[in-house]
Amino acid sequence: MTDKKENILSAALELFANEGYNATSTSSIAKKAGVSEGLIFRHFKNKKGLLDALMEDAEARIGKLLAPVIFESDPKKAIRKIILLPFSIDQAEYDFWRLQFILKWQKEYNNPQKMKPLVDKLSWAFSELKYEEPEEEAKLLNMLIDTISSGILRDGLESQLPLKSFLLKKYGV
Amino acid sequence: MTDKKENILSAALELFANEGYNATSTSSIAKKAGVSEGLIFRHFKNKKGLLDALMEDAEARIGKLLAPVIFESDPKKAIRKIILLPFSIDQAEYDFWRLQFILKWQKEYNNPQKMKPLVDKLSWAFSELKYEEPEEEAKLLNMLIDTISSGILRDGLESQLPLKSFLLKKYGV
DNA sequence: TACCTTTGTGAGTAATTGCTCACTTTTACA
DNA sequence: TGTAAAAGTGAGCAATTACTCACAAAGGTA
Repeated sequence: MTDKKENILSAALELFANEGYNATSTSSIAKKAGVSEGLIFRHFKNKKGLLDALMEDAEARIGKLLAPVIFESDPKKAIRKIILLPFSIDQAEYDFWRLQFILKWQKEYNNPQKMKPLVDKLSWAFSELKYEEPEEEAKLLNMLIDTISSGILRDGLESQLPLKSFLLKKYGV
Repeated sequence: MTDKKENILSAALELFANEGYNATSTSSIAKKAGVSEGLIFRHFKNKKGLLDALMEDAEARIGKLLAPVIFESDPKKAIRKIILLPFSIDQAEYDFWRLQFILKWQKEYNNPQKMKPLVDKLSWAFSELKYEEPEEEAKLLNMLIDTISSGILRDGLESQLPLKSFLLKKYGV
């Protein structure tokens, strides 16, 4: 991938994540990327295609994030790792995750199944630990992870920090 | 308030909530409201002013929703009522609440304090029930309410229904 | 060197945007 | 009833939009 194509992608990510997709013009992307506007349409079919390219990365990134959790064979450790997940998001990836959360509200990109592997793992862990309703417990904790993540992305890491130790204690992990 | 002004407001609400603020043109609002485009700007300073008018309703509606919960003097009943809150949202108000959630991702409208009274009430309830860390418990349950609400607004009531009885059981209310 | 493909430019386009304004119609009330 | 204010219209505006296209540079291969 050429330098300029990468510039376009990262400029688009930053703008989409902070201003919103519709509020971001292709001309502003070109300007921020230091590139002529025409080049955007040489590399991508249209503005939507640019967004799609960004979202294709998503699956890979999500997989990468979940891998160390999925392969944890100790249930308690798995739960602990999952709780710690949102607190370990790299600042450099905030824009990427913000975009994920924003797009949830657009029918086309709303996919509740995206975090299925995580819920399954939690379900397994709670089952191992003899919880009465492991699947519901898993859904619940997954929801908490979700809200904590969006809280961090919107209001900063510190805003959610107090919940970290509280959650670990609550689940005894 | 005139009929046509109300038409404009409800058309704008529907479009903002489903297409997004930036993706909604004033001409599409006028068309849906059955009104000339110029009238929008007679009643509202500009497009942004129209959104602001919609959001002013918000505080009143939130107050109305929370009132029966805030004045509940029995802690268990209070928690129960709060858990049931998202499941009792009137279908006719879905657009309104969708807009609230979408705008959370826009710095200007993101106000984490909006649900403060609810968290305070929960905090009080958990304190009455001798929970060890009532404030953190309150934050947590409030988060769950939040995620359940957005789940209902995005994927429908049924998608979250299984959690209703589970949560009531879990908190023993 | 010569030749083709890829990468890059920027002026140009038709359509749409939010908004104004001169004007007409309706409403309220002395 | 007369009149002023409020409500309503729609053509028109400058600016911006996503996107195209003819063309130029750069890069690779023989």
